[in-house]
Amino acid sequence: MEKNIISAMEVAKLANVSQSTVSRVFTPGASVSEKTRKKVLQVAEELNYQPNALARGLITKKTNMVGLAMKDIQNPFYHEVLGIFTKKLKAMGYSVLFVYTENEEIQQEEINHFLEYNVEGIIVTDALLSSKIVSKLKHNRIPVILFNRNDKSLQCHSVSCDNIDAAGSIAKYVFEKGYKEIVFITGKINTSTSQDRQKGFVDFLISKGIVVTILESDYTYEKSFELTKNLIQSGYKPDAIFGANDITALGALDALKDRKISVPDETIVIGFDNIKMAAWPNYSLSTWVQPVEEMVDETINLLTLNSNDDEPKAVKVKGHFIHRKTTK
Amino acid sequence: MEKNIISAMEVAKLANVSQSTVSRVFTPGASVSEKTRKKVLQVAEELNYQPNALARGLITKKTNMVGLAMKDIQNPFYHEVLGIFTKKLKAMGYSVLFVYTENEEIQQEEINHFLEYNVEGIIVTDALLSSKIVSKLKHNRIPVILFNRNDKSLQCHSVSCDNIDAAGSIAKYVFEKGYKEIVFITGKINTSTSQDRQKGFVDFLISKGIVVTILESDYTYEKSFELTKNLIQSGYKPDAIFGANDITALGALDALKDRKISVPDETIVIGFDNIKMAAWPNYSLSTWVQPVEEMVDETINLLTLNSNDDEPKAVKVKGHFIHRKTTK
DNA sequence: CTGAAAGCGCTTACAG
DNA sequence: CTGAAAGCGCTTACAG
Repeated sequence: MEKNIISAMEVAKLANVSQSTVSRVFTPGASVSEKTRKKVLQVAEELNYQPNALARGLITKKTNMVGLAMKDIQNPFYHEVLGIFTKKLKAMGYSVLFVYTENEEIQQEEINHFLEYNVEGIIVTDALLSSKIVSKLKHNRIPVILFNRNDKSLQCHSVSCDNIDAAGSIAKYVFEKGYKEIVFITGKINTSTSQDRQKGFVDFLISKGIVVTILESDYTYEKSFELTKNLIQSGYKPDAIFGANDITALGALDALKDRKISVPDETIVIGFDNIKMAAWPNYSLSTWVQPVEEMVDETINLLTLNSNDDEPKAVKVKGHFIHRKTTK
Repeated sequence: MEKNIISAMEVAKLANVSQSTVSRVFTPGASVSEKTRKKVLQVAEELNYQPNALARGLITKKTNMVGLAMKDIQNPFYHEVLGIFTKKLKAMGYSVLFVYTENEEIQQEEINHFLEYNVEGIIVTDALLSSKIVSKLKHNRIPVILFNRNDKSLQCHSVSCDNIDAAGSIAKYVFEKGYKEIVFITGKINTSTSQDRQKGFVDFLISKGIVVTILESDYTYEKSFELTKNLIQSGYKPDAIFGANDITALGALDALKDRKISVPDETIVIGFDNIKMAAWPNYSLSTWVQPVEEMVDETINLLTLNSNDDEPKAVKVKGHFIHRKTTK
């Protein structure tokens, strides 16, 4: 099934102009007389002509493509992120080359993929990068931004919530309410998000003389449900549970319900992300709102910065706590 | 910030071969001596060389890109779909050009986008296409597959669950259990999924003399929650509720809980899709399993079919009912 | 097995 | 404002 791509040349012939002129009509800012433009546009319309982005990219070295790599497709937070990225990038004229990676570390293979297509930048959410890959990209001068991750050992920009600070605020809230038996449920332990949220939370409480019980989970609902259930069954009765993200907190919340522990009367629960489900009446989860739009804006900003500055920037945004029915 | 793309020519010079030979080394199946291949590969490695997919695509007219357009990014079902598509397409050597569309109808603009990049096929999930666009694509000989949609008026392939049949099975189940007060909550009324599920469900029950109460919703949790709550408050007491998808059913389920109606004892609830959350202990929703993997396989199959056959194929898959705790 | 050459569909100085 | 020409980085007959 061969394609019948129609080229600028064919338009040119029918419009009685040169191919260069056709090209100019489709190049914003190029000088063409109104009369010529009209004629060309009309023929182009008739022929269903469309500039070939590949050829254009080849010559201009601007492909208008951005690579987006994601891993944890289960977390609704990232769906929202994906939606916003796609929307905003499109508005700026970029196409999104999407890669979903199952591996813990973004593979060489996937990056090569991006490189082959000459993407103008790469956004990596929720996946790890090896420093080898980062330096390869640096060498090719294509910017990489870590989204919702923050790895100081890597020489690349990152955008994330100030997780330490946010978790500190939550700890403060919990402390001031007078809770003593406090649990933190981790996410995947090798993620900066989980580590930072744990650190901010625990450090504050330790400074107040409170020891936090840590449940080592993995950002899945199932694991958090299990851990919380086991904890309760072991006889421990928490006053407050802070989950490293909303899915985690939801797992804990359901385990509490399962064990007939009343929320927020007996135990309060707090999450992180403010995914859509957190607002569902059945959950009504109190959580920390990550300002997704702002994070996306910062990321795109960094992507198009085009600075020769070698200093990686770590942009931190704040966000805020939202009180719903799982806290008092 | 200029890129320093290194070309086959540079590799050729350093390896003391022609550029054609370098190209052959990177073309599977081309004949190159083992010795030459090794030398070229070594130099390529040193230089970090990578074939330029744009140039290759330009000459071969094979871009290895597939366009994927989605709309309802809120429904977890589609996240799963996205993940599986990306994974399988990558395994076949395809890249995914992703577009998220907010509009009810996939816009001309988005399709043009795909066309400019010479994608080899377009997959549209959960969005509408105008017949004008379809014929334009047909003219350009690029295949379009509707995923989880089914529009007979459109001249393009589609892959979906046999929704009428599935909903009929569910109706049969509900009927045989002896329920009389039966509710169907629609999805977006202009979608084939909602229409077909309603038809299959209602038609069966009507044939048994049972009139189904229809709640017109829109595939959102919130709306379904609201409608169900209102229904209960109006004094109506359903025996069984079938939601056009899981999110819908979950909204109903939570409304029932909110109204202190015991599930499944007083009212049973059934969904459609089998999203991950349906299996969460707190919900444990009985639902119809869409065989996503199979649907994706069929779609990719259709995409790569390359037939000149003008007859649009409407592939239907079956799926099956899964009994959890919202049914008896 | 290998090289020289044509050509994919574009952009963009360079002239006029 | 417009055209002829060079060139982006590849693939692929065509010779040898």
